[in-house]
Amino acid sequence: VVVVTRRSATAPTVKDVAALAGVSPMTVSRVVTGNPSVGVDLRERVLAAIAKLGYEPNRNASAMRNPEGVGGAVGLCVETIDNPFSAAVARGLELALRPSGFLLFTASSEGEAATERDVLLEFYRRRVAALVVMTVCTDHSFLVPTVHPRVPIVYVDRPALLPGCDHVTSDHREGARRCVAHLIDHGHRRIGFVGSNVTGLPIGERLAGYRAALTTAGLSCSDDLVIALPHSRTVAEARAATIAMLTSANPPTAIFAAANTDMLAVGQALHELQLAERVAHIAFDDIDTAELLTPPLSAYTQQPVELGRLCGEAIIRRVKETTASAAGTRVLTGALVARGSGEIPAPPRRRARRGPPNRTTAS
Amino acid sequence: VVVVTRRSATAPTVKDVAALAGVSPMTVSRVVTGNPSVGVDLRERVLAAIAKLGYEPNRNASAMRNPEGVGGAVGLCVETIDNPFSAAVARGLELALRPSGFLLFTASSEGEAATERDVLLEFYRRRVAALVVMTVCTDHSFLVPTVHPRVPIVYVDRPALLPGCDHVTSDHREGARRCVAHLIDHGHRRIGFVGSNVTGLPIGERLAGYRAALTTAGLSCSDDLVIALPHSRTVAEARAATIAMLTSANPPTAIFAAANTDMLAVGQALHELQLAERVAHIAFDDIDTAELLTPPLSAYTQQPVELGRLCGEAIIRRVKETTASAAGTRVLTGALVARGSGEIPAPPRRRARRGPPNRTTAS
DNA sequence: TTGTACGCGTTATCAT
DNA sequence: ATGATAACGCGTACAA
Repeated sequence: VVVVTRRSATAPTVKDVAALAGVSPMTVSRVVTGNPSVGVDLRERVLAAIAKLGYEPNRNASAMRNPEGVGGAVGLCVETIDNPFSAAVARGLELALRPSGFLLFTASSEGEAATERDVLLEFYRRRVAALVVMTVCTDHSFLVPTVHPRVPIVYVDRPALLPGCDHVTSDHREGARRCVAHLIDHGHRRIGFVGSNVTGLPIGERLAGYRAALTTAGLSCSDDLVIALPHSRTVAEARAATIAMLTSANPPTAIFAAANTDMLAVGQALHELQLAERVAHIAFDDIDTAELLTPPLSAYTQQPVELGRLCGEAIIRRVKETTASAAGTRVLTGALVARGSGEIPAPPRRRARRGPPNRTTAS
Repeated sequence: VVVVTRRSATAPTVKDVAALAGVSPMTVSRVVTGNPSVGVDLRERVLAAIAKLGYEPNRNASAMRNPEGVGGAVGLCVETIDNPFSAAVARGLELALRPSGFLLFTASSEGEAATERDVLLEFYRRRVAALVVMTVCTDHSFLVPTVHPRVPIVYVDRPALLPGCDHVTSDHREGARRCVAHLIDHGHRRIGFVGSNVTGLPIGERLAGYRAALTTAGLSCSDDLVIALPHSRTVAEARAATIAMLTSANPPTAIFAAANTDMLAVGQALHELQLAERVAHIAFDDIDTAELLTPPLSAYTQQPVELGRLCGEAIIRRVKETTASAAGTRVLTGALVARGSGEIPAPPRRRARRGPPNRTTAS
């Protein structure tokens, strides 16, 4: 059975309701917004007309006349919404925003600065009440003075590119440092890095933390142990690079993955080479099957939902405040959860200096 | 250094630009919309004023005056946006919608029908061009006639609750049947089900598929092998129930997990009981670490991004069409990917009829 | 080519 | 307690 439903061109308006109820549009508006100064009889007639027509107020129109009222929205721009970390941030944001009636626009920048630019401007054109961005840019001056400071911007898990903006982030550098120090504590001296090459961003801070840990331990940072790919890297690319590193002449005995997708790549590479139980590995950011892996994955866990929630709270504060207050920075400290993969000891030092490296040394 | 930035109360409007450029608002509008009939000199003055003021058009106002023009948005309601499946659908939707300039509202129903209702109505109040919903309701009559048929609704991965609506879904029942038949093919006769108890929804169809497979094979469906939890189940709840089932007097030798979160629960339960290599298990919907698990996870893989993309395409079609066409249903067939966990053979049949079951029989 | 008048749906303001 | 008027920011329709 083929069902064809015709869509009526226009949604009913206050005017339609008013006509049907035999009152003025103003009275309808009062009923809808819950203004008490409406007689019982009229109110009932209006409500009946609303029900009969299936009237729902047009929030866009309301917001136009009364910008501070209902109908607000917030725009969220992340790299890709289907990254578990980003999705969790979106969820936290939604949870914080819902009680206040804000709706959430979400969009992905695909790791492209130009796309992020388009998205943020488009959000602004929709006159969102605030923006939340996990930026892939290093410079947001194109938002000044159009978007900033007209609309509050909250930077999440990345640097705050503009002054006076709220900032909610993980402790990238310190977390990375702790991960790598953890590997060093387990005897490793050749530790690989798999992550992003972006500098100036906290994601880049993870590389800095990696280097800091090595330096502190008196170890050198050889470039051949650092896989720093573009922001738009795919898992397949990172995996290929990791495999190359692991099969090189002088491979690392441990790997630090700077993000959840990088850990996926490292996990696949190790699995493919059957090295998962030999090469220590630890990830920045947890994954939900961490405990089920062999060995169970050690990770520096973030609190992405909480990050999102804090962004939402910052927005509520900004929107409510009458006089601008100082921008706040919240840094959420993660926790190093040792489950096994990060505690694989380094293989005994090779005595012989010559001869090809071989991987059959370990137990 | 504390930076306090004042937000200017009002964004500039065409009027402001017009005043600065010394032209009429209409000329500004023409320049902004790219209307060619504007003199070069005026155009330049206008563009200069736009740049100086940081003007961006207000899409809400545009849309009000010109509903068919730019400024459209689509609302997506899923259970929780941080479910990988839902997030992937959102991504596909976004990819399909972006070229047409639609923005995407996302919201989570939390598995609550009442919340879904609120969300959909709020979307409608924002006058979205279309709705996409992974519904948890069994009845959408509350949308009639207010929302339906005024706004196109696309049902995704769930039943189409309203006539005349587009429908994009996986083959829940057949996929589930194939998973369970696969387990039966490997000798299993006691197969557990972990999933949702909702009836009337395709998610419920997965339970139906499970039953169909058993019936076809001449096996009985004992209730003690079916864990059917409410839609709002947590992973912890499902895990606890699975552990109870696995430690019962007569446990299953194989388990079918009806959704990705259920697989997480089953995986944790099996891992905790050290049964992951003994009890066969297979999931509806893949997870990204499937290959890294021990044993690698067999799954009936969906194409969530593609589902979202098809929803987007359906919307574009609806919005463009002048005369309503018949509603379409697209069913995406999944693929059973055998990686190991689903091919664990059933333990040899016990000869003795008495005595407690023991799990040390298997190799 | 440029400007004027009006309306989109709603509500603040003032009047009755 | 109720209604009339105007305005939010923009664009269509028409006039100049």
